[in-house]
Amino acid sequence: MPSDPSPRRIGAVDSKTRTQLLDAAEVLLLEEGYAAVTSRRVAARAGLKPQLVHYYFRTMDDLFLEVFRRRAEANLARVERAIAADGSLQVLWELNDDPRGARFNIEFVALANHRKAIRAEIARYAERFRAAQLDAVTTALRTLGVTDLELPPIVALLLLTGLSQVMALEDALGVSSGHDTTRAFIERTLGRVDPAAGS
Amino acid sequence: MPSDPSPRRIGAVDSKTRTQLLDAAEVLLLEEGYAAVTSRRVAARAGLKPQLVHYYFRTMDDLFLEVFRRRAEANLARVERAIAADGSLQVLWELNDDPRGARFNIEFVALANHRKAIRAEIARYAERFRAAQLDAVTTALRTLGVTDLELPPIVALLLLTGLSQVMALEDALGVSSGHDTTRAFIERTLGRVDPAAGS
DNA sequence: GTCTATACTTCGATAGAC
DNA sequence: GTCTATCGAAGTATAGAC
Repeated sequence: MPSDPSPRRIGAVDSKTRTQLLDAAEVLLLEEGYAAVTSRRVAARAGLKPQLVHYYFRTMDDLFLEVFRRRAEANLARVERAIAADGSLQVLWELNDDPRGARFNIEFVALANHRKAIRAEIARYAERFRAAQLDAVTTALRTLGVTDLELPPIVALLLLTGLSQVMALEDALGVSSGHDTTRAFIERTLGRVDPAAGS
Repeated sequence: MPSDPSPRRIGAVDSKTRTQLLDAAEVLLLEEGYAAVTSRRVAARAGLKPQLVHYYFRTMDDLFLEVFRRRAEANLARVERAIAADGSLQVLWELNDDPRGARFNIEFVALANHRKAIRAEIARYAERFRAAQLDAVTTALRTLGVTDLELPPIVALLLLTGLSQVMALEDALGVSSGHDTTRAFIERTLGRVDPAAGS
């Protein structure tokens, strides 16, 4: 008894048009920020009529949610796969130091500030990401003989995440002095500390 | 010979109305994100007519720029004053670990993604903040006998900045597990490493 | 199942009255 | 120097034609 609060019809999820709209929205989001993702501009980018956006997605929030889920799910799978293959700190660093992913995060966090429906969904994924990575960090540190007192895994993970985020954020602004030095230092340090590192 | 490309008249900078509009815009920005900062909503919040926004600020970009400059200038002064009084790592950490400042940053970085005029201004201030803090970190580390090879100042600063940013960002999402542990660890570590720390 | 015609709201911005 | 009347463009969303 779904009591039908909205009798509106909606397009099929496997529609080609729908995918084109999602792709266009994602490109727009990354290139110009979430404020550029309007029904008219998304449609224009996909070479379609604006009304189609509302045929395939009831509201703009639904569209954002779908764009987010699609990419978040893919990223999560990528992270879990990479960790399963090699859960070293280097791999974690490389996974986080991805400018595209960081840009994506920034847009959605900003978006979450004034779209409650979206905030909840992002928080859910954030927890899943955190859990997957925390396991890996915990294991990696334990293997290296680093105790919780010396460096708690959560602290290591937040340092790692924060560092890559802040650099991606600054890159977007055109401020990148010291980034090379920092990346070199991190890679050097992880290489020294982690026996799994190559020469 | 200013050749007058825009003959439009503009309100006095010391007008009380203008300040009210700036205040309203800042509150709105912090509470609901930059997308909520429209001429109509800013005016409503200030209890004024929407057209006044365009009387005191030629474009919405001009308004954003003024909101940003006002706060950035104040923050910069605050940071410089604090550092001059006590340039310890603890003080730097406390300055950065300010949720309000972090929220402000996030909004403006997101805004900068699709407003070029704003991006340049933010980049300028980012550099000034960085320079002021880097000096302090450099001195602090040198005093502690930490060499550049062990931990380059820029790396220490980016770690510090990144960590506080990422926690503020997560707080905004409602994700804060591990934050207490992390803050405690940082404060403990800085306290141990820095002779200026109290008991 | 797919798309279009159209309604209604809010936006930034200007011209001109006081 | 201050504020208001008003415009045209762009926004989301729905009802209904194919």
